[in-house]
Amino acid sequence: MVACHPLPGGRMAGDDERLRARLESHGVAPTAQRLKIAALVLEPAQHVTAEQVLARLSAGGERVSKATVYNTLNLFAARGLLRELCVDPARAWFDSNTTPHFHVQHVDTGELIDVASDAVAVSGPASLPEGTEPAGIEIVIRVRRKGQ
Amino acid sequence: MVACHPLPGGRMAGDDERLRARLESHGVAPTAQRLKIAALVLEPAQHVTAEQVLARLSAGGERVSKATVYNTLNLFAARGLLRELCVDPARAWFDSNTTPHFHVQHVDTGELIDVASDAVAVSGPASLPEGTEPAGIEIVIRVRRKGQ
DNA sequence: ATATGTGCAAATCCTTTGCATAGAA
DNA sequence: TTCTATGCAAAGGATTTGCACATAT
Repeated sequence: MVACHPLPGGRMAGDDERLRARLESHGVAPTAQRLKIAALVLEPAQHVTAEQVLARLSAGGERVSKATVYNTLNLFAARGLLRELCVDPARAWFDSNTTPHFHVQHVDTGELIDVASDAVAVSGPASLPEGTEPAGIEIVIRVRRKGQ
Repeated sequence: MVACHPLPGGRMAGDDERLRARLESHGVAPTAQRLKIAALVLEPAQHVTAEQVLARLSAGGERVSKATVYNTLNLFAARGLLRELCVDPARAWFDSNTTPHFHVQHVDTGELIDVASDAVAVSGPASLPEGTEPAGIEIVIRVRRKGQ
């Protein structure tokens, strides 16, 4: 059995082991910086930008360089720990919910909300282009405040 | 009746009037630069980036500044003459097909293909967030070359 | 005249890169 | 040692901005 000592930030001692295993299972070497970033973004599931990760790290007294934050988020996305979203022309968003689902976005605030994939029924196009196979689907439902 | 003198580039004399009317009907003052850009991007329906518009203009001997190209594309999008797409984190794409439809994107090449909206059946989420109304939906189906 | 649009260059913002150092196997 | 990751600053690329000049009403 595993002792669960409370740690600053509400994390438990066991979390560290779980995160380490999770990175390794995706072929990501669990360095100190990657674990700090993983602890911030992988749970609970959320939507983050590089800038937000950087800000939260320094708010928590952790010192991780900007380059490493970008490298890490891109690496996590390439290995399936994160999904990179294409919802904002100004910056990249990463989603730590990697299960199939879509998004609702407030056009006024940019805020993103998950939509369960079974809440949206999709029947794909009759045929994909010759010689191609599906690699993913992204659905963004944009909403605005009711009444202009 | 309208005389249709052939003009360089395969455009007809009547096109100019039609474009002018189209801009005005969307509340866009038809300046010389905006008409040149409209002639390039509004018909036939296509997907373009600011850089492409700039390149085609100078290839055609037209001199329009980069700032004006960006201003104009953004203005066209704001007034509904173009739809801005969110498919490429590196740059903005504009689609002059403003009727409801979705896209297939080759992840290898970035190439975009239109999909008729009736080729994809979508039944939205049971409920949108409180106090919001739909403002649009974007669907991107990503494909890759078959076999890796 | 007065509004608006245009052009140029500089500024800004996000992201990546080059390279020297630090760390792990 | 050897390979990989990190940090820093600089570079890169797309887009916007400030402001003077041109244009149209």
